[in-house]
Amino acid sequence: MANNDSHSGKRLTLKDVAAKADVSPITVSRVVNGYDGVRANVREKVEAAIAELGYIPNRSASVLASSKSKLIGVLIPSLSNVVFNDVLRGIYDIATPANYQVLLFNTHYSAAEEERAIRTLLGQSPEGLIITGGEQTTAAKAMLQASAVPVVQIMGEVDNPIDINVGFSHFDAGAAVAQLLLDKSYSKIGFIGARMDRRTCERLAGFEHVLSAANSLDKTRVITTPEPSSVSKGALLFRELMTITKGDCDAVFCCNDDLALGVLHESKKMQLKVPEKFGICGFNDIEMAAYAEPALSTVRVNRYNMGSKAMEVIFEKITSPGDKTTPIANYINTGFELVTRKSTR
Amino acid sequence: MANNDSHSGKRLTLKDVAAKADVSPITVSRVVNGYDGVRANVREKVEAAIAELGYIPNRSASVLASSKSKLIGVLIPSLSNVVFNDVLRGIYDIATPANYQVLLFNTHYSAAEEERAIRTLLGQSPEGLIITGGEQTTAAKAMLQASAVPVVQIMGEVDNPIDINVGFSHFDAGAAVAQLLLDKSYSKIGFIGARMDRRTCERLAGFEHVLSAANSLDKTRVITTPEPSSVSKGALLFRELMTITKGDCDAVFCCNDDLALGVLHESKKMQLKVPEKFGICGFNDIEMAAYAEPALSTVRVNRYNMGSKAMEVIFEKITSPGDKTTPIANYINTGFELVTRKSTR
DNA sequence: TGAACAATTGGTTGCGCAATCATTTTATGT
DNA sequence: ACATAAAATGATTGCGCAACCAATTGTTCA
Repeated sequence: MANNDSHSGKRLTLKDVAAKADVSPITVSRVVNGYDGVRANVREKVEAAIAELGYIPNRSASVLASSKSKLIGVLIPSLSNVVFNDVLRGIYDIATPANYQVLLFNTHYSAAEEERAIRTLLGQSPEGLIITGGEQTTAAKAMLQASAVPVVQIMGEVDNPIDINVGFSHFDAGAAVAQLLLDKSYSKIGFIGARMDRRTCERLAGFEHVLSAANSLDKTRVITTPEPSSVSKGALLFRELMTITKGDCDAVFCCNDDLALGVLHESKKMQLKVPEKFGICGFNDIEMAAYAEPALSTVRVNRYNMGSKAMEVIFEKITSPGDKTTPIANYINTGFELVTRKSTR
Repeated sequence: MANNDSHSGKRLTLKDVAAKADVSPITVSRVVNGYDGVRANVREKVEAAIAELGYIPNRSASVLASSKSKLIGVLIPSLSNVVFNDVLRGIYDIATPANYQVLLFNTHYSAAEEERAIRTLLGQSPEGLIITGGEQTTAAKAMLQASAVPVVQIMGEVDNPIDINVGFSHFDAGAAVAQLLLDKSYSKIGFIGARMDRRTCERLAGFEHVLSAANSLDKTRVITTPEPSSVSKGALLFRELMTITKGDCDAVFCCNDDLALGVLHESKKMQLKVPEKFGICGFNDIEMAAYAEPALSTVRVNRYNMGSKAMEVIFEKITSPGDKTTPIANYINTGFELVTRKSTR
């Protein structure tokens, strides 16, 4: 058991273990780092000493000496948004077994905070970075470029990827929803959006593109707020939509399921028949969507995959840094899928 | 702007900046770390050099030299559980402005994984640790004790806190729910639980304690699974409950709102009148609870507070390490609150 | 104007580890 | 048994920074 507090409070080092095991410090280092070239009896002796002293290697010293950090930096814009839970799970599930650590930063949808986080992160010699979207500041992009660290931009399709892009086209997804609603013979289709980050705007753009082509676009039916989304915000915005359009609206695409659930709730209070008189489509396919009454049509997205894929790509880059024979694709499309349930005809 | 890639790819150091600004490295260090005792003109000169070169300090070297890491380790058992989002937000909201980093580990409800994470974490000289619950292995507890790092155990009430405990009594919360249900004249009250970690078990224990005292406890009405909880699992377990009890059950306490939402959904399919014939109470008060139909009675918990309070306590400990005059309370009760809505009489 | 002091700046050193190369030990084959 | 190769182990050094103390510069007041 650990009893490293006995000697004057000084931190235990390789040297202490080496003295105990009667080998050189570097041999201890080799045991700790799992090198093969250590004879079994020596390794056992060292391991015994480590266990007895309760030695814990100093990562800072290790990183400084080897410039290998086993660290992956992850920047996400929000901790409240459930969407990132799944992404994070995907990241951790790949990173942790490979003995990599994840350093997570919340950028609060701010490019300035993001730049600060990148600067901090780059001071720790990360071996890879996973960042959300492509709206980094010029300075941030320059730092990333200069650092030569593998960078994966996730969630959306990015115009000029810094390095690699894992995500899907929100424009296409928005367009697909618009087409679905048109196909189901809705014609006065509105949009409700909150937060309005880049990806949400792209969803809206794709949506408007299709409606416009079908001559069904009326921008007064587009209700958005920069504030974060929630179920209650969905209800609120829906009331606004109905007021502004005087009820002249027969379907709505909500930029996420929370909002849609709020709309659904509110439409029941208004005694609007869903889906007959009014169609609702959400986005993300959170579990509750399937359990709403009526069950919510929505767009399913591979959130977990986005995270795990991003990590895998980083590992590929790390392991074969200069391998030009099998170049890594710089865009990996994780796709999306329309899920039609009972909230649309 | 940054153009640090020009010189032979070698990492920029304090020395490079010092040369450029024509001062000593240590002065640059002082500027970087925001010490007061640097004359304005010198500071500006140095800052200009930093900006021009795009210098980013090496954190490993800094930590090694100063043994100050500005690092807080956080161990949570699950990334899927939404509960931890709010806790994390609370932690980050306090830590980030203070320039502290958060290193997050997912222990997957495993004490062994937790021990591994603690070992890894302690190798990085964290200035504080936030861990979930009190079920650490003996070795883990010993390491923590020996490390002398402030440790906050969050979420539940812990028997022998390693250091500080921030949370509330799940036993009391479970008891309060049981009492509520009894007060509403339900008498055949069941329990549905998933995952069954320590805190869930305590909720159940409190619940059983009250029912037993009221002579209303029937353990066949307690349905649990070690698997993770979800809405669909709630529906599933509810069907099981109804089968096993042959419908002889008029209320249920679900160990979280997801499960309760599933029960609610299923009870509608069974045409059970809620709350007249059947009462449902959840736990956590997630946003959807208020928007369910009927709105879900549940227990509100200060998740965000648990996180922010934990961080605050750590900062107190860091800033006044030996201050024995104003000792920090070793248990901070964040409380809970019964929220009665329409799913109970 | 010049002490006397305070405020600022600099030099040296070591934090704990792994890379590199040198040395010793062991295995292999004849 | 011996040479040779191969494997295991060790000694030295530097990673980039901040602590510590010394040297310098600036400031204040008589």
